[in-house]
Amino acid sequence: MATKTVKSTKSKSETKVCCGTARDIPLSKSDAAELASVFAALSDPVRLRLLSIISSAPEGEVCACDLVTPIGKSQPTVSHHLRILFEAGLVEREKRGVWVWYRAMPQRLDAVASRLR
Amino acid sequence: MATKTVKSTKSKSETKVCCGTARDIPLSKSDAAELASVFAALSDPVRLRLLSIISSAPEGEVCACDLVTPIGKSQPTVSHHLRILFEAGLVEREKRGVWVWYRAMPQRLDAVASRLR
DNA sequence: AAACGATATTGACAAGTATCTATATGCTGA
DNA sequence: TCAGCATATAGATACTTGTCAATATCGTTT
Repeated sequence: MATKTVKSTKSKSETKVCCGTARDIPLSKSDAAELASVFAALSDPVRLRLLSIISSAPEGEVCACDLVTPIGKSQPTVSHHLRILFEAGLVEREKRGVWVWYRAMPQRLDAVASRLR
Repeated sequence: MATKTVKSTKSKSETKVCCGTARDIPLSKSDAAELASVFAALSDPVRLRLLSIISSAPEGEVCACDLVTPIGKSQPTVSHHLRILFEAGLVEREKRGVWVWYRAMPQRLDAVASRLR
């Protein structure tokens, strides 16, 4: 272990021996990959702003057509970001006629937030 | 607004008029960029596993030399990931002699987690 | 049916990133 | 001072990603 104290040597400020046996990693590879993919979805400013609009909508939902202009990106770009948010489970969508309405999924955000500790 | 009801037209299942005036975005551009950069630091499985090791260390800190082997990546790669965690404010580091010790910064994680709502 | 409009998909390109090998830096002990 | 080790940096490369223009898809309306 990294914290085993040197016994046969005296050195300044209680130096420890380093580079010991491997401890196992709390977070599994697959859990890490899954978590990382959610954070990846959150790692773009445009997507965070989209999420903030959708989450704060008084009616609980926002039409995609109301997102393009304020975000200031092209329609395909906004569509692309919305898809990533959707596939990460951060928003849900419902097609009604020609329009697509987006709703936030707060329980998902809570789940991610709680895993940060 | 996206929710203004059509008056002069009758259509199935209470359709709403769409594509109205822009509402302003709750999350500013600079705030979004800042938040996104933290999530970017969290968006890699290797970094999440490093964080999990560091956060769960019984002594509160871990020597960098104890991270390379369990993670299973080259030493420069681990060093690179640790730097990114450090620059995101997610860990702090202290050089003691030849070794560098890493500690988690839970208040930073809490701050990020609380902004997810 | 045909035209129109909202959204999604495709293809292309520039920029960013994870990884490695090789090398540099810097501390420690002989 | 020199050798040895822990960590960091540099350079290269393959892969991913954000963006846009062009186009496709699919309701709606005339």
